[in-house]
Amino acid sequence: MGTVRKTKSLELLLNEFKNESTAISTIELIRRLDSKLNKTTVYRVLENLEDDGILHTFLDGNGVKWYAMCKGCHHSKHEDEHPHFHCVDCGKIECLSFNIKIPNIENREIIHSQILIQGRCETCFE
Amino acid sequence: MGTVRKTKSLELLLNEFKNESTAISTIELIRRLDSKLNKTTVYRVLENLEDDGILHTFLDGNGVKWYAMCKGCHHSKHEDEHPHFHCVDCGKIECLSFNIKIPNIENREIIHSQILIQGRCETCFE
DNA sequence: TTATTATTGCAACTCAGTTGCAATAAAATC
DNA sequence: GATTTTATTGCAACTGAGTTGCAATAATAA
Repeated sequence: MGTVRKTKSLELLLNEFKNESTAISTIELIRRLDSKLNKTTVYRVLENLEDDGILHTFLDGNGVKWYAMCKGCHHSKHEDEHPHFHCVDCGKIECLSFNIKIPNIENREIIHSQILIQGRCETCFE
Repeated sequence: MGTVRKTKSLELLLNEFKNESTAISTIELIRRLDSKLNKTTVYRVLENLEDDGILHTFLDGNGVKWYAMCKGCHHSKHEDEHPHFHCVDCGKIECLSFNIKIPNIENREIIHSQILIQGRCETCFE
């Protein structure tokens, strides 16, 4: 369905992403906005923003859900199927700006793919 | 820690994988063995088998945990970092026997990567 | 300003997975 | 084979992310 009305909740959540270039986990967002928003609202607004193609979502290696600003995708068309990089030291997850090509596989139809890379980010790597 | 004693639980779980070439989800295993094993036991034995390098585990796109027989990996050394293929029609997950190379990224250390491909499997593809 | 209805907060729930502990059963020792 | 040791199991109660139904609230249309 997506976003219809401009509400305080919507603004609060969008602000979190405007101040942050990396992905943010759902639980982290709930924690940050705890005094201002009910967790149910957070879940619902995030869902709307995903439907609108403003945020995209993915799971990390522990099954924790993360959201990040979409760059190349609009509405339900998620064009940018990029890998995500999870830093084992600082815990942040970034969207990588390049694609890793999945080869065709005989007798199978590939619909889409998700790639999660774990390692040490630019800040934590020496 | 891994497996120390040969128990009925261990045998029951290993049997499930001997009769199946694809991955099996934890909840499915708990369901199958419901009359014979407590779910806590299922979780614990699966963890041991993973430590021993007999099974490997991964999450699907919904955060559901799956286990599959290891082929190229022993003990904590999981050598075979292969992609997993999740069929959107029949729901089964298979280990793909080839690797997809992750390119080096400047100023980052890559420790390991997980690739999940969603699509239609050999049986469901026409 | 009023009416409409999308959005929110709340409480109660679901469901996968975990924990502590007493009971049980492999396997080591006698 | 009998006894002791301790890994493994079952149970009940818990955790924590996410969901649901519903009444109250607040955007927006009329």
